[in-house]
Amino acid sequence: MKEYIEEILKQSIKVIDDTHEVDVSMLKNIRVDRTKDLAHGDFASNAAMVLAKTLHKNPRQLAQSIIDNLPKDERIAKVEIAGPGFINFFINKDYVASLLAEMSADDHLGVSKVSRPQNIVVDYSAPNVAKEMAVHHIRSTVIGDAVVRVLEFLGNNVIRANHIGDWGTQFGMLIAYLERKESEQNSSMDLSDFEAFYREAKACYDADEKFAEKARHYVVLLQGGDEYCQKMWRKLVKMTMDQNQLLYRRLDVTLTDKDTMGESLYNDMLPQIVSDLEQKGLAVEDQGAIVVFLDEYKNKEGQPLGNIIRKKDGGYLYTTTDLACVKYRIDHFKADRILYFTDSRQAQHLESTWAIAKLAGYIPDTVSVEHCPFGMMLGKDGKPFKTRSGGTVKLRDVLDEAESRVNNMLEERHNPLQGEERQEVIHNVAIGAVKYADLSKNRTTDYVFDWDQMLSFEGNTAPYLQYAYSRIRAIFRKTEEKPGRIIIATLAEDELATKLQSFSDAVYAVADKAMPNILCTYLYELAESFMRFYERCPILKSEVLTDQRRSRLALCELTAKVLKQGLNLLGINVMEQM
RNA sequence: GCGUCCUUAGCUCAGUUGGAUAGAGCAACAGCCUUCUAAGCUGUGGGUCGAAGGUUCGAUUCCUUCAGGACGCGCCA
Repeated sequence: MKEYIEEILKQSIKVIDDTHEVDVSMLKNIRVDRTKDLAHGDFASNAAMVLAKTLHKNPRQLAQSIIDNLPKDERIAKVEIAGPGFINFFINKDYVASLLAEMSADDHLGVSKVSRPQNIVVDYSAPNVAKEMAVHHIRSTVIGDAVVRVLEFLGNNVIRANHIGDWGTQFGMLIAYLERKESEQNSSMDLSDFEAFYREAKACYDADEKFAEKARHYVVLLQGGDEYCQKMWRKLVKMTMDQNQLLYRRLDVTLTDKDTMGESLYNDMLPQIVSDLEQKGLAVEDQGAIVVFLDEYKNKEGQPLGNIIRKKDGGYLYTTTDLACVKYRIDHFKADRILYFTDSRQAQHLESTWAIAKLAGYIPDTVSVEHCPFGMMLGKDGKPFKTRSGGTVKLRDVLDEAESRVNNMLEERHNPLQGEERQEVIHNVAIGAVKYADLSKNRTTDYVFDWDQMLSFEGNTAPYLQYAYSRIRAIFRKTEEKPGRIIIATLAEDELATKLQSFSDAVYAVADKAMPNILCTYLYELAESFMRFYERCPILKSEVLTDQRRSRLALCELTAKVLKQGLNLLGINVMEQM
């Protein structure tokens, strides 16, 4: 419908513009958008205001001439001029109802698949080996996973890339410490506490010179492919990822073992990258190191920024790894688009790395590489978020707390659900609330972590959306009647119907901008419209006519479908009862 | 010093190719459960959109300057 209105507007403008003063660039500025307020109709265009100056006419008069030249169409009930010169289109309600019927019959709910599916690599989560996932990991993990689901829903081929921190000099120390722990007789070592493991390993390294020497030796052996060190290293990786996998499952995150592509994966490519860049004249030797200088970035002295790709001792750095990584993703996965969900501090590093990759020809112009940044998590005091003892807050602890709060709430309300059903509600509400608290934000700046806010169950939260769904399901449990033809009779029905129509727009916006908060806002507004409709329009009441009852059931049914699908795209479950 | 991102209600945040009266949630206050689930609904109060200029018919949005904050800037990642 939007495209159709754009088309007839252009036709009309062509007729009015007899002196051909309107050029293509002006037509580009003309927009047709869904209105935010029903009083302004369903669609609005700024056409008259854009053209007024060029055509030397008053915008409202111009709007009138444009309207006079529009073709008659029974799908459009009314066209009005409003405010400074907006042209508002009111769509025939019967036509809207027929569109909703089509949407309801479609198992994709009117969201068409992309015409040309892309290979899209999504880099997200990225925990570190031998460290437990902390609450701040939720950002990358949950937002990345929602975008993955949306991109797949639209028919793209998505490659999940969990770029775990599984390489670096710290592994010498960790292997040496693991060896020590394993050799101790009472093998009751609790390696699930990685924080303690890492801390103790570091303590040994700092205090014990023999230990430190061994650790440094193990680094060299590991990088040289020594079998024993490789085995110990793999053990560390597996222990960590086994534990992370439990968390992913608990969080309903779609990452699996096969998506793990850590930093170590690119090791073998690094010498090749360096020599290639040298050959292409991009990298030069500087004080023993191999460096790529970029003119567009400056360092502290105002000189071109040097990106070291090989240290003077022959070691490689994360720029080298990320160069290999982006090249691999394009060569091996034939990526058309690559999304990186990492924190905003990496912005400049990634930008300069990709600048080098473009110069080297690793990233063709046809491939879009995008950084989707977010800020750090702060405490209420505005300082980096830590526990009272100075450690990080474990993600696991946040989820435990969330479930315990939901459980308390169920008890307070004397919720009758028992057994498995009750556990399911506790899980879905708790996980939903935690995920939604993060998904609904759009912040590149730092943001504040607050237990009460993250674990809120009222207002703009996942439980509110889940509750709207459960309310609808309750209605269908109480009637045998089937949904019928939609009749939009009241304002509340009109608002709900209008909101239902723009589901597809919201899904596409998330895919384009990699911002799931757009879908959160949409679903919240949909649920809000539904709640109003629910309060104002009785459905199963005896005084309601059959046609009206069946129409309202149809609106309920479609709302439930959209809520369920929309929440599913966010990685949040719905329940029949809660 | 250079660069990036940011500053919207008491608090936490939406507002993204410039559009109509700047919106939510929480908190505060006043109502609504013998009626489809009150995790809900209705209403009230709360704003110089960091400041000042500029561009525009129109600026929270774009440009400039300034103030404040966070982050980054050669051998960690």
